[in-house]
Amino acid sequence: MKLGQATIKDIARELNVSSSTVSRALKDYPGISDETKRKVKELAAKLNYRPNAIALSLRKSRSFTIGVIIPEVVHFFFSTVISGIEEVANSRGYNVILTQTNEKYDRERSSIETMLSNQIDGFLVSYSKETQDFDHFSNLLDQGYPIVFFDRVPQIPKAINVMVDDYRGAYDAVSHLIRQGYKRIIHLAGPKNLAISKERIRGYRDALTDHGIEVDESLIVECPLGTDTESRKITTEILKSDSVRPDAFFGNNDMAAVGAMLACKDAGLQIPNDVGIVGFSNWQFCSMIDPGLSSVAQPGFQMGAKATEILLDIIEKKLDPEQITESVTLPTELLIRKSSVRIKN
Amino acid sequence: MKLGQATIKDIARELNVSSSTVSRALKDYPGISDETKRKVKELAAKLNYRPNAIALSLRKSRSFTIGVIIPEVVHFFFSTVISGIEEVANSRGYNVILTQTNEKYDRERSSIETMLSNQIDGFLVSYSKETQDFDHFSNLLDQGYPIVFFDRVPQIPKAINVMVDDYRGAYDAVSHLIRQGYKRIIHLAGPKNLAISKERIRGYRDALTDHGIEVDESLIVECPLGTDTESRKITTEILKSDSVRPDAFFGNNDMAAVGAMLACKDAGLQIPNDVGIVGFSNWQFCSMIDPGLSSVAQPGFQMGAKATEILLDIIEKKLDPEQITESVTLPTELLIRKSSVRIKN
DNA sequence: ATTTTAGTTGCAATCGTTTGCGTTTTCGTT
DNA sequence: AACGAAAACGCAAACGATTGCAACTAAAAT
Repeated sequence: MKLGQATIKDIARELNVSSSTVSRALKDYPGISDETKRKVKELAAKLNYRPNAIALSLRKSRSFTIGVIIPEVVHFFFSTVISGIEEVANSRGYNVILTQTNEKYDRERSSIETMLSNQIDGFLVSYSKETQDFDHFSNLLDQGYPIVFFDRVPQIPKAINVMVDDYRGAYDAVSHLIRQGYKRIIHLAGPKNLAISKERIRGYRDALTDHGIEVDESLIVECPLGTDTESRKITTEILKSDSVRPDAFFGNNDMAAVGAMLACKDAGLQIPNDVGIVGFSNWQFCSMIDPGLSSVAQPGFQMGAKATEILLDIIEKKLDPEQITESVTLPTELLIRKSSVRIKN
Repeated sequence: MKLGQATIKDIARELNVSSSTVSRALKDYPGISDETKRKVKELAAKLNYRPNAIALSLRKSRSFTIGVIIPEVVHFFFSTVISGIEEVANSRGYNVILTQTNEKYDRERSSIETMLSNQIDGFLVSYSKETQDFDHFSNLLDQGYPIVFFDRVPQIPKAINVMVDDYRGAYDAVSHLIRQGYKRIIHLAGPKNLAISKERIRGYRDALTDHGIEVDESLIVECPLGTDTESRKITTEILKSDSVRPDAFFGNNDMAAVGAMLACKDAGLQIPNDVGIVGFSNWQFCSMIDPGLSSVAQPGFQMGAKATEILLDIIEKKLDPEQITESVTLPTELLIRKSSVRIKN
């Protein structure tokens, strides 16, 4: 079995020195003769010595591990964020322990508990759709635990937030649609308790008014699930109703946009000539579907990387959390594909 | 700061009892008076006591943490596997520490090192494309560390492998194409050092011969990257060449299949009437594109869940690794969509 | 009154590593 | 030969929890 992992004591015994000496020799501390250092290192290599990180954590009350709490892993955007987190954490010598909440408030809380038990050095959090109050996070902050929120960020004191410019992204997308001549633009919106949904709605509104179009509240339709199936159904309903037909859809996410696209095709409408569509997130499939789906790209990898950098800087006291007063906002980029560009004739 | 996390000692001091008593009281050990238990538990609750998992790990030489080594997180299939791993690990009280290798052999090795340092209880591994020799895994197995491989599995002694029935999946897909009347079927194959690629090629071959079609080696085209861009380019080349035009594509993965689809559309070919296409993995976008992409569904979630169950059973000695002699193979399912069903007229 | 016995609790070692401080050894100097 | 200083190393406590064993108390049995 996996017994026999050599420890400092083993080396010490074999060499007839104390553990202290071995420890210091391995770390090249002053006050140890070169001869001893050589012998210790040699034996360590021979025995394939590996420091016990657990013992170290206990001693130092630091685990060199950060905890990531995320709604779901199976989600293109979040997976890119994780990738960014992983890269930075790894390169700076930290481990990443991951839990997904599946959008459940209870799991969010219990994840925090187990992570605390595991003496996590800090948290990286994107909260669940179910979460309505943020006391569990506020408590952590009050106790001095470093937390950096990303994407889905709470409005609570002392929180450090990394997000993308949802407002600008939405604003750009809708402005683009207007410039293409679309006038009756539906917004397939996200759950209204998420700040990101609100920001995108705000961007939608402002783009319309800034271009002299009055906002028709009935054109803002909530798609709480954000799946293609849901929005396909909703869109089909809309197209069937006897009100004036919309001529464009701006989705809170790409899935919603695709659902709308499919519903429009079902209804025999031509995209982009009859209906223009823009999504949000720029999932991989945007470039794979026909017509290509215009979308607002969110820099997921950078977001994960940035959030992790800030977190680790705080943990390592290179950064004082008090000094960070405003959120970090990463730019979005509107990628224009065929779904929203009217073909001239 | 985050000082002041209460320990057993704190409770002991406050109550004028020993740490042993507190420890036992909290765990409802016999030999502690009800009175003491009550007082201890009360104070523990009041102080918001949380056992220090690190200290426990050190004592027990067990961390209740499993390490997951995966090529990349940003990959639909792998993310579903992670999700399955997370679910099972979580429900059984284990943490998951995650690293991605980005398909690099070196990172695979260093990941193993840090995980060993962190005293993880077992490994869940899908190895990288770069990995050619498996000594680093064999060594671990020899030392008695529990490892369960999934999806990309090595052919080494004592390895426990969980995989999907790649052979059957490919066989079914190609048989389906043949039954639809497609005759000249190209296989956009994966890297040949991966067993999964080989199995899919074998399925492709057998399906052809079983249906009386001779295998034309030139129709097996390797797409090492497995991206849509790559296969689009390769497919375009094929269609341009002056050999007989193929009438179907079977992709080693969905990206490759989509690339072929786009190339065919570029070339003005009708899908499915001129060309049939089937992919592998059943990524989310398969149902979102037009025409819907037929694909072989791999049960990623189940794979992650199953692999984790086996690993934890071994860790908890409910299962003897010696007894597992053959790989666990999960069934695939061919999902037929429009891309491979010829429209009758 | 003495011994049992059951019921409670404490001592101390342990897991592997680090580190302040004290001790020993070595060597140069006078 | 004797002293001092520098160099090299060891002791022991600490991190937080667990646990075999011993110890203590009080009530019951003899």
